[in-house]
Amino acid sequence: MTTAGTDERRTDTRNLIRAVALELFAEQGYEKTSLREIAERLGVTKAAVYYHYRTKEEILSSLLDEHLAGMDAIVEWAEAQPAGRERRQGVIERYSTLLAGMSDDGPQLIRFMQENQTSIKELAAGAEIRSRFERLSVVLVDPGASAADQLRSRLALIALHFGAFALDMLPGAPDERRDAALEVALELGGR
Amino acid sequence: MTTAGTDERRTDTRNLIRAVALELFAEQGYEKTSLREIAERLGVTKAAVYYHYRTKEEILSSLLDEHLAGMDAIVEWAEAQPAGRERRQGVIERYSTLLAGMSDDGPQLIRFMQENQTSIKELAAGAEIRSRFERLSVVLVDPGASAADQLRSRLALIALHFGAFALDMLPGAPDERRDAALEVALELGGR
DNA sequence: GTCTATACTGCGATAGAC
DNA sequence: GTCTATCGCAGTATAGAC
Repeated sequence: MTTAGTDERRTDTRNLIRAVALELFAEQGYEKTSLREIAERLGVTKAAVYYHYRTKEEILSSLLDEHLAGMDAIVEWAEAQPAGRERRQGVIERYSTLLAGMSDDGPQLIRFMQENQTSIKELAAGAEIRSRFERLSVVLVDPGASAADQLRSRLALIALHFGAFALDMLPGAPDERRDAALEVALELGGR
Repeated sequence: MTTAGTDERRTDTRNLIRAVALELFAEQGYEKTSLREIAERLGVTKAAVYYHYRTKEEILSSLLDEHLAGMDAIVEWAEAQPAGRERRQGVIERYSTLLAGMSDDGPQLIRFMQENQTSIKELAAGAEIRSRFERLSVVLVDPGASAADQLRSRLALIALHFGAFALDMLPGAPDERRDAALEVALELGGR
């Protein structure tokens, strides 16, 4: 649960910062994007940004937090199921649905996570996200699975990510790509 | 072929810089790694590093160049073959062999490329690498292939990368992982 | 509560001494 | 071949205007 919601503020600078930051982070990466660049796009100073978010990392955390909650729900469901094919299929289908239901900037966020793993890795919020992926991966691998099967499971999640953000690389409308990605992911991890 | 080789220099600082830089780039990312950090590990100053490489980007370029030549050979071979299953299999097998035959730091370089795509994207050497991947992907997709098949082809290359660098994530000895990755890649792109 | 002005440290990079 | 000195810009931080 975030501090936003029914929160009534006099300006929407806080949300504008999030939107601009996500766009720039996805385009040019986290480290390469400066607070001055974000501030200039909004016509304010660096310090104004610093008022709403105490650090640059906190901006990114607030973006990642949205996705965290969705992943938590899937991990919790999965860990209450018995291991096996049905659980693997359920995880893949639920994760596909989560990606499909994200906000308009969802694809940008997923692309950012996929392409900036090293930047994210050392951040607190990044560690949270990574632990969810780790648990999703564990739940997608039955005990004693081969190296090939473990690889297939991890690729299944990556396939879903590609379907969510690879607008230019793959043909078809967004939901066609999503269906294709789900098909490939199930074939990798749902057998 | 690089400018090194028979090049006899009074110190091996140049090669030491490459080794330390790759290690730090792979661990903490390109942007987060400072020239001062590299210099301090070697007991010299920042400016001494600047004597050997005119920019930070040039250090990274010199690392990526090794892999570029290997990819060029595969792309050239592929573009001289008729499209079809055999060509796809040949590309996957050759790329697997290329990854297996890289130097000791090969895994670090592949991991770096896989996890720092955004950092690399805007660099000159990064654009070169990306164009090779683009051509490899084209050659792995027969005309009129579905979105699912295009996705499978891209995942095949990613599978090989995982097998090359995912030391902690997957079980088994290095060549077992490589064989498992090749198996999955062929099943994705070689049907 | 929202923002500007200002300053501090460390970054990549350059010029020039030795 | 390596150094010192310096530059402009980065993220961070505080004081205070409104």
